Amino acid sequence: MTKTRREQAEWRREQLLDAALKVFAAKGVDGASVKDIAEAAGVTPGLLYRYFESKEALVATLLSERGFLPRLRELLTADHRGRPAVAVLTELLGAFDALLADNADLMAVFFSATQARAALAELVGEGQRLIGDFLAARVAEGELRPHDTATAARTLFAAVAVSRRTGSPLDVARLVELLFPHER
Amino acid sequence: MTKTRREQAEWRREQLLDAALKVFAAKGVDGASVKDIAEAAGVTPGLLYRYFESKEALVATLLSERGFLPRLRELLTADHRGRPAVAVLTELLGAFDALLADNADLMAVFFSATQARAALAELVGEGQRLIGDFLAARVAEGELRPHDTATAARTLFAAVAVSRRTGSPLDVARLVELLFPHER
Amino acid sequence: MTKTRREQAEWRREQLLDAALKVFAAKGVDGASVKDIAEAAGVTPGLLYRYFESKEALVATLLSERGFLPRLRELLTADHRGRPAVAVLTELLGAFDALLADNADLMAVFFSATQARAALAELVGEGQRLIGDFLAARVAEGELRPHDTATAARTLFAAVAVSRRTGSPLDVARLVELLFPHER
Amino acid sequence: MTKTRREQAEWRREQLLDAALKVFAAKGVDGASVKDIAEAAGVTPGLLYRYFESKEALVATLLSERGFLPRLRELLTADHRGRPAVAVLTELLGAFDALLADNADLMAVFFSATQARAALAELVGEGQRLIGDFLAARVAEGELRPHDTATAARTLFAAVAVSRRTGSPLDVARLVELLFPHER
DNA sequence: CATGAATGAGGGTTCATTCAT
DNA sequence: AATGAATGAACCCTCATTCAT
Repeated sequence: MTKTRREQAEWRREQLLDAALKVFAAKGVDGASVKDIAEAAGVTPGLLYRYFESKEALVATLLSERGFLPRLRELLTADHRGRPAVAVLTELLGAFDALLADNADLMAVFFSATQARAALAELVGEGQRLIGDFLAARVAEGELRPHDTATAARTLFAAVAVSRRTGSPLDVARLVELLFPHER
Repeated sequence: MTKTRREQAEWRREQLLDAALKVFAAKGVDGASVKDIAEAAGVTPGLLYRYFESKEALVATLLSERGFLPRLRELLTADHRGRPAVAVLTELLGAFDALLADNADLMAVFFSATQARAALAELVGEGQRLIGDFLAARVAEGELRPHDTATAARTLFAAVAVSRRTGSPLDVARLVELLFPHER
Repeated sequence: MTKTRREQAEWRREQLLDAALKVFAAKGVDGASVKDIAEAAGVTPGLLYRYFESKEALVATLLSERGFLPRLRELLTADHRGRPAVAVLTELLGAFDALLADNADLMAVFFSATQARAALAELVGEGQRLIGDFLAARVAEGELRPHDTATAARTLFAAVAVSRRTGSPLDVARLVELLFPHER
Repeated sequence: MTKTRREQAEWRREQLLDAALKVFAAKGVDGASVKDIAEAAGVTPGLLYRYFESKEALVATLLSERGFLPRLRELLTADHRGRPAVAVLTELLGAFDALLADNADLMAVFFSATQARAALAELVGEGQRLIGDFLAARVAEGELRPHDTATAARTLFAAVAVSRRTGSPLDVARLVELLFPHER
């Protein structure tokens, strides 16, 4: 049941990324030392440099490999036709909320890493665009009342994101009801 | 036109806080060194310690003295009776947006300073509560349609805050129109 | 009853020396900061430099002005003829002991200041020589038994000095009795 | 002939202690900087912290590991029966003198380190007690004339210690002859 | 006479990183 | 694959000292 050399290396790499994510989230990228991360992984700082070129590179890898933009995209571009928009929207925002919850540590790193600002902006922009597209399509089909879909998308996105950041839970159904009252 | 010693000291203190705010916002609290701040202020690092006990104390002073919660409260508790709710709301969110713009650096420090989490939560909570109170009052007077005022407040607040954070400008009038369409 | 300018200056100088002596004795010369001394004197560090050129100079002044070698010399060269040697010796060592007690702080500075080594050696050498001269004179007069007066002087001096340094009190009469038993 | 890692570490540790001992003795504990010590060891300051937690800890280690109290005890408690007390005493004080000479640097550190006062007092007290016990035993056996053995012990100890401290060499045989003249 | 704003050097210490083992 | 000895740069902070006020 021993691992092959290749597997062991892959496993260690992931373990280091896990440790880094946890430590970065807790102390901030600048506040966390390589030694902190190594200790969290039960390993020597030197070993880290066999897997990543630098602390900087470790952060970059974390943001690119562990980014949840792919999953967000997948979520928002699934085929929802045939089901009522309001129901879909509620479900969708709920899933988004859950996604953020699952990636709370990563979000913290996003906010902590100076160089992550661009990635964060990209994430937010893409998210808003995808939600906006969904709303526009439903308006075009006459299922939702005509409205400023771009602003609506931004508002919905923001509401979910901020509630995650500040800790107080958000009732997604109420949010949808607020913007689209009594809509079929 | 020379300054008295008292004035000079006061001025220097503010100058150091200004420099710290700028540098902290740009590099993060942990990423910015005392030397960075001193250089931004055109001063020796040692001088900083005549005005603040430590780097930590500098951050704390920044957050407590430069906090904009007082101005936010002032903004939201002003007497708006006699004017249409939608107009007031638009103006109010616009002012809030401007306030955040004016304090963009401070917001960044809030997000960077780990120990500021509590202050941040307080800020957000208070802001949402004040907006919620305003909405509820107007509903009671029959001027706004009955709705979930708490969720609405959170949504409005979030929309403004996130737009500030991500850089893309927000048309506040459109936001209000979205939630309260065609309301007189 | 106000002091003249001259008197005030003299008074302040002495006060600063007092404070320095106390602080140096407590923290060691290197361990004590100019700020420490100024605070002990209820004064600003800057003021210290109106009275002394540097911290270094302050130490030097302390060692030279407050040195007790003059008093020691006076003590040992007084005219003791006509009184029994053993009585004189006892009284003399007792006075020396008291002198060290009075100057405990200064002794501490001696041991703390690297540059004071020479002064300390001088002090010890002179003290031993003076006691030795006294013993030799009394041996010459047949009042004390012939013995190695130089070694005796060193031994007596050492016994008194070490007892001061280690805190346990010394019965001088017993010490004299030990070296010159039953001598008339 | 290369060292194993274990050996190298042990060797480096001792080397750092050696360097520290020398530098502390020369400049005093407060007067010596970590950089001074590192330079004396031909090493970077940072390395010091792999072997000792702090400068303070380095001093403590020096005092506890390099203390010569054990050797002193061994010296004074050896079995000297069957040999004339005066000869033994002479030899013993000579060995004590040599011990202090070997540990001159450590003595200097003792006097420089404020926190070493307790250790110093212990050292002195123990030394005097051991010598006193030896004298008392010999008096009881009738080999030495009855005398105040406690004071004698203190005097002998002090004479040796002070001569070490002030640099002038002491003829131990003369010292013994002084206190116990012509004794068989 | 006395203050306190300001500096430059240096304090002890941590850190990201390298490399022989 | 993993360690840990070693470095050099940077960290936060204190210090002795100066000088305008």
